[in-house]
Amino acid sequence: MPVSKKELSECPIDAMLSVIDGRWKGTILWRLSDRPMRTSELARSIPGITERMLIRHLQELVRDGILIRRQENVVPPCVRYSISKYGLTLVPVLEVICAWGRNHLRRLHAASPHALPCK
Amino acid sequence: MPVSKKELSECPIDAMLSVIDGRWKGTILWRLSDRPMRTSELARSIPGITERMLIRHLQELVRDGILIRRQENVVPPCVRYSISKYGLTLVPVLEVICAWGRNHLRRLHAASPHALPCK
DNA sequence: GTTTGTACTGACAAAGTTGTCAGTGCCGCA
DNA sequence: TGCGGCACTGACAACTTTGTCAGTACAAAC
Repeated sequence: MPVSKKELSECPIDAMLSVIDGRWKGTILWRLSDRPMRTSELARSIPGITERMLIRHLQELVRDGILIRRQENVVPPCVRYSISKYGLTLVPVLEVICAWGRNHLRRLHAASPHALPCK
Repeated sequence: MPVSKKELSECPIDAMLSVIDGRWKGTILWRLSDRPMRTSELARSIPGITERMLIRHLQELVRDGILIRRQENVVPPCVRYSISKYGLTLVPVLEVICAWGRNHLRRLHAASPHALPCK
């Protein structure tokens, strides 16, 4: 059932990575950083993801306190996910990671040194 | 054969994580940040790691330009690994990750809020 | 002359992660 | 009356990552 590989570890680096880690978590956070979204809306906005995986990742991010799940009790159900206050503290970390990664990609295909959009 | 899960991705975050990601990479980098070390020395200093896994991770880190492998042509072989200049650019990123992770761990077991050593 | 240590590889098993598929209850639309 | 959309679950297959085990060559120590 778990999406992120590492069980509880006392290493802060592992602790951080276990929150970020997961095939789609980066993309989900990036999409939600614009605005809150409904489940199906998110699914449609992330090409290639399946509903199953999306929901598993969302649940983990909620459990880790990064996302907030708000549900209106109507039929059909309407659930909206947004980044929590705590989740916002992740943003500067992701920016540092992203900056290094962008530079690393430039190193890799130094042939086409055009700027790449973050995600 | 690969140790890190993601194949080449254009996402800078994934690109960065693919370098860090791997059960023992954080620990290896942390150990080598003190000083260069020989393969077997590293193996002994990381409880629980197997030689096989250590070597696979080392090879990937070398391939990614993070580590440098220096070999003296003697018998028995003597190989020494050290962090490259490029690898040093990772350090500030790891520090940011570590800081967030430390805070996250405090959140988790808020019961015992003593400072945790990095790694 | 058997053992120990070095740095590594190959074949394979065991975990762990991701993906697929079917099914749930209810409403609105045609 | 049948279909699609919503948010989700369970069972399970496929793939990835990690771990286990044996084996390589050579020299020095015992």
